[in-house]
Amino acid sequence: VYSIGEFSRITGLSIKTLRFYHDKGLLVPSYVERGSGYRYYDAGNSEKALVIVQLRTFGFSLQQIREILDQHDDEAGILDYLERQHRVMLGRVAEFGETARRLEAIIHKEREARRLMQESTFEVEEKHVNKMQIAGIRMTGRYSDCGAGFGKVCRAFGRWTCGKPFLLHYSQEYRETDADFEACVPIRKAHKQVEGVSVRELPGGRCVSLLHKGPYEDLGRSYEKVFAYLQGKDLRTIVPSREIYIKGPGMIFRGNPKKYLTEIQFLIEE
Amino acid sequence: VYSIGEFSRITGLSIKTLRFYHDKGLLVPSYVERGSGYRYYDAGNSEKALVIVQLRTFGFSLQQIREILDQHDDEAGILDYLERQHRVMLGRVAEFGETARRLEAIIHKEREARRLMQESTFEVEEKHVNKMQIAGIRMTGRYSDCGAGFGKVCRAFGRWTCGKPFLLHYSQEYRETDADFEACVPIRKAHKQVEGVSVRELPGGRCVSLLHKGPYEDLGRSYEKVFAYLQGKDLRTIVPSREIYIKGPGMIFRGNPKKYLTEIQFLIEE
DNA sequence: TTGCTCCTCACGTCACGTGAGGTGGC
DNA sequence: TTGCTCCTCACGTCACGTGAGGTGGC
Repeated sequence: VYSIGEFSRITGLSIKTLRFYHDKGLLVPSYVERGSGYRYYDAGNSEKALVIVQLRTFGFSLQQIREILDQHDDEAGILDYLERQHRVMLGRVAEFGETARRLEAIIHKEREARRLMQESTFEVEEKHVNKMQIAGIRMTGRYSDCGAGFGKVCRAFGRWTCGKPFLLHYSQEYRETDADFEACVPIRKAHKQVEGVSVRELPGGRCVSLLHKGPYEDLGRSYEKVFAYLQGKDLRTIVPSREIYIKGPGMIFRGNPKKYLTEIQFLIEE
Repeated sequence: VYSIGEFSRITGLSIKTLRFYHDKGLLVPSYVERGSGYRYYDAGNSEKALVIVQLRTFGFSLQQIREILDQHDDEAGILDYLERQHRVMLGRVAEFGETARRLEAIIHKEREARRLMQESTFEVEEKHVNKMQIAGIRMTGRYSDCGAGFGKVCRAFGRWTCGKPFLLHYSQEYRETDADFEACVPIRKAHKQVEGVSVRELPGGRCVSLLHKGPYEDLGRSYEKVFAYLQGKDLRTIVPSREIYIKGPGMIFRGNPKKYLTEIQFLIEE
């Protein structure tokens, strides 16, 4: 027989836990001394304790462990318990995995925004953009309605997106209520077709780009800079132009519009 | 402004939860009526509530959420919180995934034991066994010492095992204290070499097999049946013979020795 | 006296949920 | 009176951990 301290070292269960299990009737010491109340455990207790420890590692609650111990003494009898617990574990893996992926997406986005912030000169520059697979929804209306379009695309292709959402501008001039634009998001592969969503390859090429920092209302001034540059170099552009939302209202916070980052891209006719 | 009931429907938080958050100072209604104590919420509350709901989905504690809300208002500021939480989530995924795998292994083993139990006639029969990759530890001593060997193999190849543990008997006769045997386990692939462990392919072939049900002490009687069969058919066997532990003491319970299942296999010279 | 092992009992943790008992206006 | 929405307050959940105050034998 062992004192509670010895038994604690044997089983790896704390003294508090052993007293708690005694209280709950889960693991009753083979002998309790009258007067002192000292608990003494024997070999039978220690076998039961090992089973309890094992069952705990499988995530069973003490209530379930009690049921199992009361009714069964081999693995065959608790197959249904094990199967249920297996499903519980798979559910948790899926849940936390999904949470991890969502966190990763936000972290990745923030890091890239930070990198771009530091690297950018915030001047008009020329660069090359690659072609990419996209999913987009063409709309006519106010620019502020584009949120609905992005919502739709993301609901349909949320799992396959692989970059920042952007807008394609088909109107040559500014239109208040009937602008012609397309809410797009880059996707990994053209897995499927969805009603009302255009899935296709967007061509790459040489482009003029400007990183705009600040609220969307101030975009006009950045467009002015780009147009001045284009005219100065006598470059002809390809419709539609692109507006890439590198950093805007976040998944969590609305954020500070002064810190929003938007890239304006005009592809150039060669 | 909204009453608590309306605000509950807006935010998806229960009335109890809203009262709790008020108590904790996490989400204080914009106005509380004197006398009645009625809580009234406004648009600012609802924005904050949405942030809280989002942060909850990432698994942050209310304490962390309070910290975040007190100190930051955009995603960039909480990058370290997000990264820490990301690691927490990956840790949980790994933990629960591991638990799921351990459960699956037990479930699989039990199912197969059950299947074998139902299918078997418990008579000596001839069949074909396939070759397989194994890891084994050769030992000399008492059969009851084989547990140490299995422990060692499993510690080394635990992740790569793909079947039930078995013993190879090299002694032609029964030896009490100096039996010559090898504790083996089938493995998926010969990934690595470990000191003292033999990793190799075990040949297949025609064999005589008997499923033994009951404690290991009674194995002798089943061996007797097999030897009788072999003599009756005048078959010559190949050393070592095999003893496969289909069902023995489990991962959780010691189980009932009367339900143990052990398969005896003698490969035959053709 | 100090140190050690044991004891009981009350309270804390975490994020709420349950339920009793009451109010105020339709 | 009934029904509805709101309120407070106490207690429960889950699996223990913390800590105070005390005992008994070396």
